[in-house]
Amino acid sequence: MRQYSKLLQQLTRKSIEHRIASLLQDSSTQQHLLQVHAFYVKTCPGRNNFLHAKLLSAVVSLSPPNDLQYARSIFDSFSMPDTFIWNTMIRAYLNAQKPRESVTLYFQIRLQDNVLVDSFSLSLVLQACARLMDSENGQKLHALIAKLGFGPDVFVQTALIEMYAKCHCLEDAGKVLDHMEKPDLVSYNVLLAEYVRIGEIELAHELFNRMPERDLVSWNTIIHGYASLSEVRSAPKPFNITNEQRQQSNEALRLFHRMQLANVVPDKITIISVLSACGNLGALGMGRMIHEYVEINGIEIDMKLGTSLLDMYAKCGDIDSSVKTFKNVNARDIFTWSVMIMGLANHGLGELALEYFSNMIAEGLKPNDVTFLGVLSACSHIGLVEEGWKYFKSMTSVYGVAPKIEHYGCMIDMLGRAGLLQEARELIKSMPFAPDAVLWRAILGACRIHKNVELAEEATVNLLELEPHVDGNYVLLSNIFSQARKWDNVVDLRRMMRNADIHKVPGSSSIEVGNAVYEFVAGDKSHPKSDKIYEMLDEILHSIRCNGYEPLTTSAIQDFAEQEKQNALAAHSEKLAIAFGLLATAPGTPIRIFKNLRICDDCHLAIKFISNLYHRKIIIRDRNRFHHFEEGSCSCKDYW
DNA sequence: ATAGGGTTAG
Repeated sequence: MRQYSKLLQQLTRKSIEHRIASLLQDSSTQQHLLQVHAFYVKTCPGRNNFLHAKLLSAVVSLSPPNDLQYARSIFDSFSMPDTFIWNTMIRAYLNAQKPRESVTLYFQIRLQDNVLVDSFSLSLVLQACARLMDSENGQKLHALIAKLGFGPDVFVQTALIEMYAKCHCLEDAGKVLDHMEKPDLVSYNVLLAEYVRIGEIELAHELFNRMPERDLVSWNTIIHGYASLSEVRSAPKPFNITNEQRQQSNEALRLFHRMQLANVVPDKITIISVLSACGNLGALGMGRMIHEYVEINGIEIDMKLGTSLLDMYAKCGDIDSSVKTFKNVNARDIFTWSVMIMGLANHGLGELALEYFSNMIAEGLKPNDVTFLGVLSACSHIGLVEEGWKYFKSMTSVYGVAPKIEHYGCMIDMLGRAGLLQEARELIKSMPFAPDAVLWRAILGACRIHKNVELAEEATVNLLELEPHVDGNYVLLSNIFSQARKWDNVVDLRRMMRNADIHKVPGSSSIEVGNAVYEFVAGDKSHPKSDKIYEMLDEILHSIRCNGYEPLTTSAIQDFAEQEKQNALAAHSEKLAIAFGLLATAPGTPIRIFKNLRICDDCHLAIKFISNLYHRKIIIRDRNRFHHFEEGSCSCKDYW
């Protein structure tokens, strides 16, 4: 009888434990979990490390990010945690972005008498050291690993590679990989990803080429490396992309091609990187093909893919498709909205951008600093000064977003272009940042439009002090002087440039026809059909003159005779690209041009006439924004 | 258990 009762007791306990285990498995909210925890404490007074560990895992996985207090209290209630339990807690801290705690906990294991670290503990603590860039502890661990005999463990070795790479000990990272007996593909991929992350794209490519094999992750990593405008070496600036960055985006597309030749099937992540390369290059044709690929292969357009698609369309000048994609995407977060707002702003659709902003707020999303860059540049592009001030002030007072110098940049541009130069100057004085070159350039640009010599002088001095080697600054100044017919100053500037060995980056315009991109610089004669293009250009210029176009020779920077100035203007790269576009595309097709510098006044005027006379939409992305020319007018309403 | 993805002033 007594035995029976004991058995019954045991059975009851087993069944309760079983019940708790399954309740833990099913817990999907913290609320629910708390109830199970209470039930567990009440019904299972005895110690059961297995069940207790399950509870800890459940609590960890349901903990809010960065808050591990509850998990920690459970961890602390173990009387004798085993290695697995220690590791669980170390991993929890790592995932909660608290690597410091992971390291502390690891060293506590080492103080325990009855617990040994295993390969899990070691790779976890190495990852923590990596995030902390703690190469000192990392190196000590490396020595200990050898001593404890974990040398051949692939996971530990891979963690060592990551640790060294993140600590910028690239040689050591490479050495670990080279000395591995049987290096895992993952070990290569880790090093590859780290090279990419720190902007060592050449090292990454070299490693990629000599890897014994490459999987989808390897391809995605290297393609991402080339597609993303490296944040390490220069700030991301899709609209005034450097030549080097353009070559890198082209390389991303080449690698994408190679990947398909290697029979590796691209996934969502590949597509996102490739779309970003398309956006950088303005390669609309390629971007559309990728979109088709997504549709044909039934790849789900999730939030991130949707965001990158609509970003691609906006950056390639097809704002209608961008908005369409935005409306079709199944979920939108602050990225999706910010990208859309920025896209609309860049296309001069400021009112719509502001409408989107208020819809976003109505949906309960919290704007961030990037969102406000979109909102403020929307205001500055269309000259909405009062609105701009309102949004700028609301950043701190309503949304708790601290304005950065970029936001002041938008404001100063907005005020300057609206002619409120004094107000712009006051804002520079009152802001909590030292003004950068961008701000002075914005002021200088405004001085050019509004002919304010006094402020121009101050801006010039400051600009040349901050950026004495940037060719564009001299060009801008030279434009201002020639507009004012101060030829002596123009000559001085040219001498300064010569002495400092500064060369003007030539303006270039590119156009996509068929599957190829054609690039023109001013006076370009390199195209095989160059004769035909110039013939077309002559015809165009003649026709628009008959319709009232007068060359705006103030756009010519040099002190030439009138006729020479006109000739120089006539062969501007955007005009050549348009002449080619009119020849090479069917009547009625929109012409899309990408220019590396800002469009000049004369070209802007000429293109208005061309769009009218030839009944073509002409869309130009310059280094600042889009211009949509149609039936004789431009979407910027000549405000740029 | 280790690896890869979307925004950024002028």
